[in-house]
This record gives sequence, C-alpha cells and structure tokens, in this order.
Amino acid sequence: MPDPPPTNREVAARLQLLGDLLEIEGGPVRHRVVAYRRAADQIRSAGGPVARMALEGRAVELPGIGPTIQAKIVELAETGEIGALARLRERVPEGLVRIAALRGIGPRRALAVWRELGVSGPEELAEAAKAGRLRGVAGFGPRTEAAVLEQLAAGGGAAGADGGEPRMSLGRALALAEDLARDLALAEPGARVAVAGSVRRGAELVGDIDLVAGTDAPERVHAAFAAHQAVESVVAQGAARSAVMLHAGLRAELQTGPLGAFGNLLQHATGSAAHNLRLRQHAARRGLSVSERGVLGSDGTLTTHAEEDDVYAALGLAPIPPELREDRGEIEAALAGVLPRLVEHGDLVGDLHVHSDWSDGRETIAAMAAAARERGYAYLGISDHSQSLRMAGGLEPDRVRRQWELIDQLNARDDGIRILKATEVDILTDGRIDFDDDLLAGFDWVTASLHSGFSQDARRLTERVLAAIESPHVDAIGHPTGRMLGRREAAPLDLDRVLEAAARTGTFLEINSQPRRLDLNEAMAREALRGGVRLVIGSDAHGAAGLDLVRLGVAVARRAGAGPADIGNARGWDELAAMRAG
DNA sequence: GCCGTTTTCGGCCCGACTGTTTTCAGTCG
Repeated sequence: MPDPPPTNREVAARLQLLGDLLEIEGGPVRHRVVAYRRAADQIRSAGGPVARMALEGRAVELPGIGPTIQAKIVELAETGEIGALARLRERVPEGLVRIAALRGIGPRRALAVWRELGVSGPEELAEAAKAGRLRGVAGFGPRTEAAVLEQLAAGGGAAGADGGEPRMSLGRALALAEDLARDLALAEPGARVAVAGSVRRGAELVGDIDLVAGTDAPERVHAAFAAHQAVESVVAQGAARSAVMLHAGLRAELQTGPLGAFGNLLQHATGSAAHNLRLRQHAARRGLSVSERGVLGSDGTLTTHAEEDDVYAALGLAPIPPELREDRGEIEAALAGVLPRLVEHGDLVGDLHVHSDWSDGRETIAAMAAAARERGYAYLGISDHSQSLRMAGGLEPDRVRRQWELIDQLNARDDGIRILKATEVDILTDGRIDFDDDLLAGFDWVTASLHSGFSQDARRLTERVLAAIESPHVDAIGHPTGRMLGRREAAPLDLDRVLEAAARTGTFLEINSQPRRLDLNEAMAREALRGGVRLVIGSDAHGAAGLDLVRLGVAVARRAGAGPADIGNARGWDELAAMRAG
C-alpha cells in the first residue's frame, strides 16, 4: 500500500462516476447504476474510513456494499484506480457526465449529442447550441437548446465543484420554509400545510425546500405559492405540483393532494429518495404499492392515510423519525421494533454554552437568564470567552471573579433558574488552557474550544484537543473541529484518538448549534456515540433569540441517533454535575 | 451489483411535468 488510503469522498466520487458513466452508456445494467449510486451515498455519509474498512473486509457490513464493490474499493486503495472505471472511461467521455447533469438533460440526451454531434463536453455543447445544431438532435428542440445555453452561460456544467447546485444551511432554509408554510396556511385556511424534504429531515445543507399541502382547493394554494413575495420566478406548474425559484437563490417545490391522503403526501415528499425506494421495495414484498396517493393493495384498492404514522403502520412498521430516513437500516429497525427513542428539543433542561455582554454577547446575564427561564430551562451556563480571545472581549481573571459575584447575587434571588459559572476557554496554540488551574477549579462548567492556529498540521491540532480533554478541569470541548460551513474545513483531527480520550475521561463533546458550525456534524456525532462518548448540545447564543438555535443541534443529534440519555444537558444540573470529569 | 417475511436466483418504486411529439420518452423528485 503506497499512499494513505483514499478518503470517503474520493471513494464515493469514483463509484459515483462509475455509475454515471454506466448509465450514459445505457444497456442492460440499469440496476448496477442504482447499486453504485447507493454505495456512493452510503460511503459519503459513513462515519469511519471506508477504504480501511474494505482492506479489513468490513466494508460489506455497510448497507448497499457487497463483495464486488468492496473489491473495487480495495483495488482503488492498493493501485490508485479501479480497472473497470478506467476501461469505461475509454468507451464513454467523462464530459458527458457534466452534460447529463444539466437541468432538462439526462443520460439519454447526453448520449444522443455525443453520438449525433460528436459533442463530448460542456464547452463543445455550448458551441453546438450557439450554432443552432442542438435542436436537430432527437429529443431536442428550440426550448431545450435555449435552456442549455442559459445554464452554460450561468456557469452550469463547469468543471470542479461537486455537482455545483446551490445549497443553503439548514438554519436559513428552515426559516424560509416555515415562513412559506405559514403564509400558505394563512392564504388557504382549510389547507393543512407542512414542511417536508431535507429540511424536515434536518440535513445540515439543503438543495431545495419542499412543502406539502392537503387541500380541496389545490389551485388556490398553488396560486398563493406562485404569488408569494419570496418567489422570483415560477419554474414549473401543474395540477398537483409546482416549483419556483426563490429570491434567496434556492428552489422551492409545493405538492398538493386531498386532505385524506395528507399522510401519504407528507411521507412521500419527506423522502429521502433512498428511503422511499427502500420503503417501496419493502412494500412490494408484502404485495403493496406505495405512492403519494396512498397504499395500493394487490386487489387494486387504494387506501389513503390522513396521518403519516398510519402510512408506516399500514406497512407493518413503527413510525420512523424523519431524521433517520436515509436508508441506513431504519426500515429494518422499524420492522424489528428497535428504533431508538431520539432526543427531542423538549428534553433539554439547560444550555451550557451562551455568551453575555461581558464578552461578545449582546445581552446582560440577567436578560439571558430570563430568556432561558421562559424556555423552561432549569439552568444556564454563562460561558464568556477567556482572556486571549481579545477581539471577542475575553475575560481576564479578575473580571471572571467579578462576574462570579454578580452570578451569586442573581442566583440569590432564587427565581427559578440556576445560573452556572461557566467559561468558553481557549485552547492555546501550544495546547495549554487559557486560565490557570486555580481559576478553572472555581467554574461550574468549563468548555474548551479551538479558536486559532487552524493552519497547524493534523498531529499538532489533535495534540491540542487531547491536552484539553486530559485536563481535569475541562468538562466539554466546544465545536470540536472548528469548521465553518462554506468558509473553513473541519480541523483534520485524529477522531479515533479524540473519541478514545473523551470516552476514557468522561469529557463531553459539544454539538454546537450555530447554523454555520453544526459541529460535531452528524457523522462524527454518530461515531462519538458508538465510541461511548457523551454529548452536549450548545446554542452558543450571543443573544436571547440565539437560544432557539438548539433545535438545529437537536436535529444533528437525532440524525446521529442520540437519545436523551446520550445528551448531558437533557439531565438535571445535580445529576450532570455529578457526572463531571475529574 | 445487491439482497432475502417470495432467501442464493430473480427480482429490483412510483407518479407528475415538460417539451417533444402527434401518443410519449425523458427527466425529475
């Protein structure tokens, strides 16, 4: 084995390409395409290194990966390429994949432009379209030719960028989706409107917004949707579905159906596609056929369900939480009755990571405490920054002590919420903690975080985090990888070593709920739980409204399969304090 | 290529919409 084994992203990309090229080539291999894509999806979302697993013969344990694909992964790890893929590339130009990815074009039309015009990439396609030659190809006309030109001019089909479709953070998309749903419900009071799709599943990045409405006046709901102020243009419009482009740069889709089939519609539109595929295969084995219209029996009778839970019940399954619907074994678990009880927003009884106006927060400690009490919390950890984070107004030790005096005074009021003396202390570039041990010992809760030195190599970054974990005063590691969606990659920590140390010392790892962080992410959180590591969900709020961001962290935790027992701040303070490390 | 309440072969999800056609294939979700 010459090089380090390929990353999950690299393995997934190769298998994806293999599937894409096979599909374009056509022929009697339809289901092999699906198999490669499913494997690529599984690998992208796997928590552990799949190449290493394949070398140990364990990749076949992942759903969708069998002996053949495992062998191809081993081949890739050992030789740097997959022979079958290399041979396929000689038969089918790779540029056709980028042509097929254009909206309105697919594998068949991509193959047609190559066969009929010799076009093998987006640049040649643009030339052919400009020259008006595209409309002569079977299946193409002037409309499609114009659409192709428009997309290519807008940068569609460009090399690099994996897919290239715009994606939005869950935080923003959720707010947009809920605004749309609320306004549709106001516009048509008889309708039952809900957010579906990847937003409902709590995916950290979403490519579009899906809404459903149960109604007996679908035309009015679609009209209200098209006329909404957030809508830039209407992309498609039919009797049961319409799609729009939002000013925010994201696509939104609305599906409607009768109120009596609202559960079927919601189930269908929530997906994921892979989950629905698997669900329908499961149904087929029972002689049933599932769609957004209802469940069709073998005798031809269609049964509709107003509630989504009843759709799953009709298939002999316990209700599956949307966050788990990714075809990672959830249907098998529902069948066996072993789905986990996932943590819920309402399980949280405190927040251990919020800032006040003592550092870079906007509100007073008293105001933050009042906001936490309104949310039903029993405790709130005021965790302002430490001295070295000067640009965020980090606290010097004497200011810390003065803050403690104020907290004691506020707690003496005994008004229903306990304010904890907490801190978000910097892990310095040499691994030391930014306060001395005497001061650290006076805190109720210590979160240690990386805020600088991200350009260090993986070994040094890992050593810094390990040093913090080993400190007897550190209770939790805040936003452990330091990633910022779209701005900064996760620090390349040796996750195995971090998880081992956290589990051994009882140090909590945070799921930070800031929309741009969501750190740990779901895959790492899943690995942490598997490794026996306990988690906390922190808002990292810098104002009262920021407390509500924990719903995003809860979504990450749920997608990772966390139950209330896995989450520190789902426990009362006395119980949590007794669990503190050291 | 994967997988099993039709188990080691023979299956493999379903419907809406668009643009191209003149009854439908391809694309999309």
